[in-house]
Amino acid sequence: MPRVTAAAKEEHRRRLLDTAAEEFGAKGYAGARIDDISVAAGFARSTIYNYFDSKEALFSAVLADFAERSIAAAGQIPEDGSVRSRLLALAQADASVIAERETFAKVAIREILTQPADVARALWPNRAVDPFDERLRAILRDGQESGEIRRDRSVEEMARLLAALANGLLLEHWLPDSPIAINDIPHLLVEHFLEGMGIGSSVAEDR
Amino acid sequence: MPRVTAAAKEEHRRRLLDTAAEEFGAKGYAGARIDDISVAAGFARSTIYNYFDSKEALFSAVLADFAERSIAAAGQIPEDGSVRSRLLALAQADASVIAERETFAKVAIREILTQPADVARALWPNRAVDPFDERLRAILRDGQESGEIRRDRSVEEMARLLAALANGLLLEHWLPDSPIAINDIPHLLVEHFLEGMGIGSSVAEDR
Amino acid sequence: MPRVTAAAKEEHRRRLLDTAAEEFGAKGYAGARIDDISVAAGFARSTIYNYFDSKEALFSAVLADFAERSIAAAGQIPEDGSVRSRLLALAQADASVIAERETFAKVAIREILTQPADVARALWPNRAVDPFDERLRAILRDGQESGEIRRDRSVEEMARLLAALANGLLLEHWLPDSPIAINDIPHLLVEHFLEGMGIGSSVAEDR
Amino acid sequence: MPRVTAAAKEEHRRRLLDTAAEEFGAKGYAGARIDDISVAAGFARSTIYNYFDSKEALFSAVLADFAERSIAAAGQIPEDGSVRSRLLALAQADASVIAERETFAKVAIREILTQPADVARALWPNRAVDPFDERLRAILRDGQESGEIRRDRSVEEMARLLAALANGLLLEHWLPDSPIAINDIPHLLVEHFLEGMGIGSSVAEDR
DNA sequence: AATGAATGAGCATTCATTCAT
DNA sequence: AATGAATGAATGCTCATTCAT
Repeated sequence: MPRVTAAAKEEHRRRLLDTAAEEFGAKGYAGARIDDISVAAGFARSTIYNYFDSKEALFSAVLADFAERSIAAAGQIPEDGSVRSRLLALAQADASVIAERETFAKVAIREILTQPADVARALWPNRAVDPFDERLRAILRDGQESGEIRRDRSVEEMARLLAALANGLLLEHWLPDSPIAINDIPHLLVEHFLEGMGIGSSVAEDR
Repeated sequence: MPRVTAAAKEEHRRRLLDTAAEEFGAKGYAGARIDDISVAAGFARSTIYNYFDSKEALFSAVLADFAERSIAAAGQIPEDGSVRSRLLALAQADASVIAERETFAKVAIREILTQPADVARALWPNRAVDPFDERLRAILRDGQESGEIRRDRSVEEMARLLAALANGLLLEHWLPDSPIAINDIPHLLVEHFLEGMGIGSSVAEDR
Repeated sequence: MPRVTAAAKEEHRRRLLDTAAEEFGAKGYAGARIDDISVAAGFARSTIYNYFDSKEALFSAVLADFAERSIAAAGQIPEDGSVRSRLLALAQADASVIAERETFAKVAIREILTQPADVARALWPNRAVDPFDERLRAILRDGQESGEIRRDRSVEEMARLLAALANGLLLEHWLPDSPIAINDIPHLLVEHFLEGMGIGSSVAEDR
Repeated sequence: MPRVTAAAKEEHRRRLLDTAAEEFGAKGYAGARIDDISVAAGFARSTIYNYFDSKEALFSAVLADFAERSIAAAGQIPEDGSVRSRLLALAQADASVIAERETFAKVAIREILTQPADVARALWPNRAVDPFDERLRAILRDGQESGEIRRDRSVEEMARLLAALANGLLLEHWLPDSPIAINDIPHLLVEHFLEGMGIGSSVAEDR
């Protein structure tokens, strides 16, 4: 009994988590109703409280689930090749995870923006220990050693810039009538990150 | 009666608008209470309804006010100088407008992300006619002519990339404990936009 | 100046009264908005308060105006002829007054039903002094003398019965999809009032 | 759990319905506060929403409950005897149902008068299928066969006349200081319906 | 573990009325 | 007399959460 029950419970949790991701994605944090999530997952109104303490805890759990997928995806990219190709692989892995849960991802960004700093800190993965970020920094470090990446910037700074550009492109993609498809993002991101829009000589001059 | 009252009414509207920007910024759209805004502006609970039809209309009005400031700021930057300096001026103008209403800006982005496409379209300034964007495209066009900017991308595409990077940096800045100050953004933005993080030769090789 | 102004004021009052009758008729007492009435009559929101103290006072005034028309109409019917013809004339006079202000009449009945007894008493014309009722009782009295009307009932009782039947027919007419037109009412009313639906013999038997 | 809870829920619904009938009766539809009803029935403010979707739905439910009582009462009158006695029984059954919920009945009539035709149609029992009306028509039909009732009118027309008179008497009874008691109505109604106030010969003459 | 009835805190909006001009 | 800005009282409804079964 214990094993069966545990498995069933795990399956129930999954179902609730998936349904919650959909509902939060469709209606936003405030708009989603916890009753609806529970019912849509095939349970009674209040059953969800046997799995999650509160609406906020549920949201955090969906967020954590999302982060796990992201980390898992990052873990599978190859560790060799050019910086460009490795960055592209990383970006594509991330994009594919987001594409899978796109509406929720939008809501997640939105909610993190809203929360006061302390809550946000709890929700947002800590950069220092984030495996995804870790992987990115490794690539950049290797690039500096191999000469593919500028050495006049710290790895941390560049990682933040790349993350910023990635999030910015995502935002652009989400604006109404955007011409940017989610699958365009990895390429746009890597290319722009590496090259910029200026022309070599002008850089030298201006500095 | 007419002149005095009209001026007073305008001043009252301003007061309500400013207070609303603060409240929305502090508590988000859903969290802000329209009663509180009215009272905080020095009126009775319901007086605000003499100026704005609904909470949503009030939010739109604050948004429009914000957009106006942004446009006004963009209108004052010089029209000559290097692409780099002109972009920097534009970015600084925008940053200073945002800095003035920073908490509201955060909420504004958040809300636009939330709205369904049709509502968002109504709220978000139309790119094609946005004076700010117009100005940006003019700079890029001049840059292409003078050879400061790559010619293998359309002006529209580059404008979108720059906007994406700007929004992404803003997002980074808003993450808890971010080391990026709002005043760092213009410089980071322009530099990265023009130069990228790669090294010239690697570009040539990879292509 | 005094005469002109007084005439103008009187005209304004009329305009407000007529507009109020329409608005009350269309939306009911609670549903009608005093602002709308004032504006629809061509004035500013609050101007109506220069003519009527409150919404309730306005309603009473419209009611009084209505009663006046009714009384005036009753005053013009001939005082001779058969009971049947005189009753018919009275009923037709009343029906035509009601037809003129039909929606308001409906609302008036409705509101009188709602009010607590003391308010209703103030609104509803006092039977004992109501010229309309007075006229009706005169006809019935004449009928008793001439033998056209039963003598085993008091005039008051019969007047009440006729009024009840009249109001009941009006109600029927106002029910959705009623086949009874307002112009049918006088004839139906008089005929039924005089004759009943039973057959002579059965009356005798049963008593 | 199920059986006990279901019974309890039914009892709670009843309590809310009864309380609502009182409150609506005392204060009218607009005047009654849904919170008060819930609290007066012994629940928290919002509990009533577990039973009825909205104020309007609650009102309709009370109305339906009222109609059910009326139908049930009509179902119990005897099917033989003179027309007079059967009509009297029917009228008394109806009067006793109304007497039980008199204040609500008043409000119900009032509200039906107020509603636009489509809403009223939904609220008001359809004549064609109304068991009460059905019963009335059966009595009249029998009366025409037995010669107790005039044959020169259609059953439908007479049924409407009787209903009109009944409603009119009710209205009279509800006017302030009316001498008509609710228990007088059945007798007045039947007698007047059958006989009219005219005298046989005058009818003959006039025709 | 699942249920669902009960709860209560929370909130935008309406509108008659007042009053200074 | 006319105006219109300001007012404040009043209320239906939502939804996360609890708890007894």
